[in-house]
Amino acid sequence: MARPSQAKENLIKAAYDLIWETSYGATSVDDICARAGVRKGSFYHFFESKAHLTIATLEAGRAKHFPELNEIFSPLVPPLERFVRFAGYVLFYQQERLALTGHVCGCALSSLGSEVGSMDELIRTHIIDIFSSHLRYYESAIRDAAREGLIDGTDAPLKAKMIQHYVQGALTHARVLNDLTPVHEMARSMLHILGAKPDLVP
Amino acid sequence: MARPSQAKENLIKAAYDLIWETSYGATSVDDICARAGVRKGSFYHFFESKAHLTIATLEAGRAKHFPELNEIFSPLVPPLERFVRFAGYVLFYQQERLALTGHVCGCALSSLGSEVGSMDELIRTHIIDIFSSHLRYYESAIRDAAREGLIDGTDAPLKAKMIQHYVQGALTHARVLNDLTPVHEMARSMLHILGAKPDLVP
DNA sequence: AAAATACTTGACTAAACAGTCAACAACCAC
DNA sequence: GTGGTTGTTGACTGTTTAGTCAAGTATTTT
Repeated sequence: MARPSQAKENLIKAAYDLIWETSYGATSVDDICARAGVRKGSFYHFFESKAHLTIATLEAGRAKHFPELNEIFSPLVPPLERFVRFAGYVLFYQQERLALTGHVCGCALSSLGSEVGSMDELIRTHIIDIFSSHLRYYESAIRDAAREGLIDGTDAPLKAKMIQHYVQGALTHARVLNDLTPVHEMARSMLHILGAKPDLVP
Repeated sequence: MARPSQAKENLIKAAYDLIWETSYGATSVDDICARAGVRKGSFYHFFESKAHLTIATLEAGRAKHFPELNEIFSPLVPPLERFVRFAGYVLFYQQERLALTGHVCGCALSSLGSEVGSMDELIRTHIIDIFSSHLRYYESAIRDAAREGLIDGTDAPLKAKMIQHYVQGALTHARVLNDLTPVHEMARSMLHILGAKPDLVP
C-alpha cells in the first residue's frame, strides 16, 4: 500500500452530485474531475469508464441509504407510520438538495434509469435491483398493516407497486416543476392509496 | 413560396422518435439529419437549434394526441370509463413503440423533462404546460364521477395529481424495466386510487 | 423569361468529448 | 535507505459535437 488517496471518494461524490443535479449525458468526465479536484489520468486509474464510475455512485448511494431505510421500515415501527416516515425522509433529502443546488433534483435512480436504461445494460440492472429492494420494504409494511387490520391486505404486491410508481412519478414531477409540492403531498397520498385514513400525517 | 419540402416534417418525426427512444443528450443533430434524410444545412434552415426542434416535436406530439384525448375524456363518456379508455390508449401506444423500436419507451414528456428540465427553461415550460392540460382532463373526470356518486369527490385536485404522478411513475418504471407490466396494471390501479370498484376493467 | 423566394448542399470551424500514456512522486514494508 | 507499489500528472489522440456559410438549385410570382 502507498499514498492513501481521497481521489476515488471525491470522484464518486462529484459524479453523484453532478449526475443527479443535471443528467448523465450532460455530465462530462472533465466536469467530474474538475469538481473532484482530480486530474483525468487519476480518474482512469480508478475507473475504467464513466459508466463504471456511475455504477460506483449507485452502490455508494445504496450503502448510504441502507441503514436509514432499515430503520424506517423496521418491523418495530407501526406499519403505516413507516410510509409517513419514509415520506419525511424523502422530503428531507429533497429539501437538502434544493438548498444545495437551487434545483429540485427528484429521484436519481429514476432519472438515470430513464436516460441511460436503453443504452447501458449494467447501469440498468443495478437500478432495477435497487428498485426491487425498495419494493420489498413496501410489501412487508403493507402485509404487516393488513395483519394488524389497518388496511385491506388483498393484492399486497400490486399495492406496493402502486406506491412505488406513485412515489417515482411524484419525484419526477417535482423535478420538472422545480417545486417540492408533490413531495409534500406524498405521505397523505400514500396513505390514501393504501386505503388508510390520513390520521398519521403530521 | 418555392419548392414545397418535406424536410421539416421529416426532421420533427426523426427527432421525436430518436429522443423518445434514447434520450435528448444521446441524440445528436447528425443522427436526426441522418434518419430524416436531410443535410445539416437544411436542419439549420428550418430550426435555429436542437432545442428549438425539440420544442417543435413537443408541439407536434400535443397536436397529434389532442383529438384522441378529447374523445377519451369527452363529457359524453361515463367518467370512470374515461380512465379505463385512457389506460388502453397509453397501452396501445406503448405496444406500438415497443414493436417498432424493441424498447419500452415510457413517457416522452417525463423523460425529456427530467433530463433537460434543469437546463433548458423553454423546453421545461412547454412540458409543464402539456402536463397541466392532462391534469385538467383528470380533474373534470373526477368531478363528473363524484357528481354521479361513483366515487368520493373530496379533494379532486389532489386525486388528479395522484393519478398523474402514478401514471408517470408507471411509465418511467416500465421504461427502466423494459417491460409493459406496469402499463397493463394502470387501469386497475387508477380505479383503485380513485376509490372505485374495478368492475370496468376488461 | 426574369426575378424573387425557398430550399439544398457539402465543406468548414471550433469546442467538447472519452479515453491513453509515459514519466514522475509519494508512501509503506523491509 | 531502498525497492516495490500505488497514486499523480499533463500533454496527447482521435472522434463527435453543435452550429456556419457561401454557392448552388428548384419553384412560384410577375
